[in-house]
Amino acid sequence: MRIAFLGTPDFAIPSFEMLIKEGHELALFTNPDRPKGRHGALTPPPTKELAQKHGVPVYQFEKIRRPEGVAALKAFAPELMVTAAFGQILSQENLDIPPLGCINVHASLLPKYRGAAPIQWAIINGDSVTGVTTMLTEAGLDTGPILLQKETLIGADETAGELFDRLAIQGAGLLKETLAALAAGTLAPRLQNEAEASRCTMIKKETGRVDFFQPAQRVHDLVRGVSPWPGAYAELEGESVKIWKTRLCQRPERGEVGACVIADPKEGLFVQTGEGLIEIVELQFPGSKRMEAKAALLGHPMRGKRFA
RNA sequence: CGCGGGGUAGAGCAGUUGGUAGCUCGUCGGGCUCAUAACCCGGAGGUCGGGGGUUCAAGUCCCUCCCCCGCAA
Repeated sequence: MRIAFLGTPDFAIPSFEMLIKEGHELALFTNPDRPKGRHGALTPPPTKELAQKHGVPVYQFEKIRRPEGVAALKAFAPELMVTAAFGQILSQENLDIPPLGCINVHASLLPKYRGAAPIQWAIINGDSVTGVTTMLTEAGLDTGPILLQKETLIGADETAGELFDRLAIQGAGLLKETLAALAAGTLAPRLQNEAEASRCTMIKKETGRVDFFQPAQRVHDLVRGVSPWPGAYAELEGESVKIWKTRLCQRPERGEVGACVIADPKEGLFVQTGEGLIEIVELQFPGSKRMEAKAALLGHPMRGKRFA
């Protein structure tokens, strides 16, 4: 089939790769290269690199809604459009181009978690189940009729990065099933239940700020949910310390909220939260690398210090 | 050349105005103990990121290159 694939980041890779393997006639529409990293080197989106590797034509637009984007899309004349974490909102004019419409792969069980960062928010909110959904794209934000869904359990210590990888692969699998059903004419789109709908906002740097007044479980969920990006952090004596990995524990000791109640290279680092202690397993001081808390304690005495 | 922090023993850090390179943990050996991740004694392990320079003498000062990281984008 002649398919226009619209996707930008890593999440889109397995789906895109699947379409390539299936031998579809593809074109990639994605964001422009962006400055990245410390030196601001212009970096192509992951999907672009994959496209080039397989000789798939690439079109990059800041806004595909604009006339140039619409024109390029029309010129390619796709039968079907597929989006996965595209990061741009499509106009009705865009959506009207392919006769078969547009299918989106979304990393949540819609209508829950419409929007930009469903994976992170599912973990931050402490959910134990999430999944992937394929849907018909409408002009609204993730509001279109649902085609297929697949659930998955969220591990108690799973990070957003880990879940991201799993859902990206499941998304590709679900997309494949969806296309098969489309070909067989067995798709049965069903409208989303607006009463159950929820929207999530984008994750900002500040989302990663740890509030130790929350219960240990909430702190743990936040740390998992923002790992590896943007990463959780807290202030320790004026420095911003990143908190990469935590573990729930049943220690009876108590101290002031945020205080390093136990800080021993052999036992580990335990901080008082609003409810129970939490063990910080991996952290990172500014200018330094990410490391085991037990290792960090060898050169950074933390007993009695307090996170804010 | 956006701002800044850093590369010292296997790991995490310290190293004062240049003057024989230290600490904690680990590791190896020995001891104590019913026993131990505890305690005591002892040992091994470092061309101080690379190159150049100043100096009687450079981890420390100057120049240069490489690599890592935080912030900002």
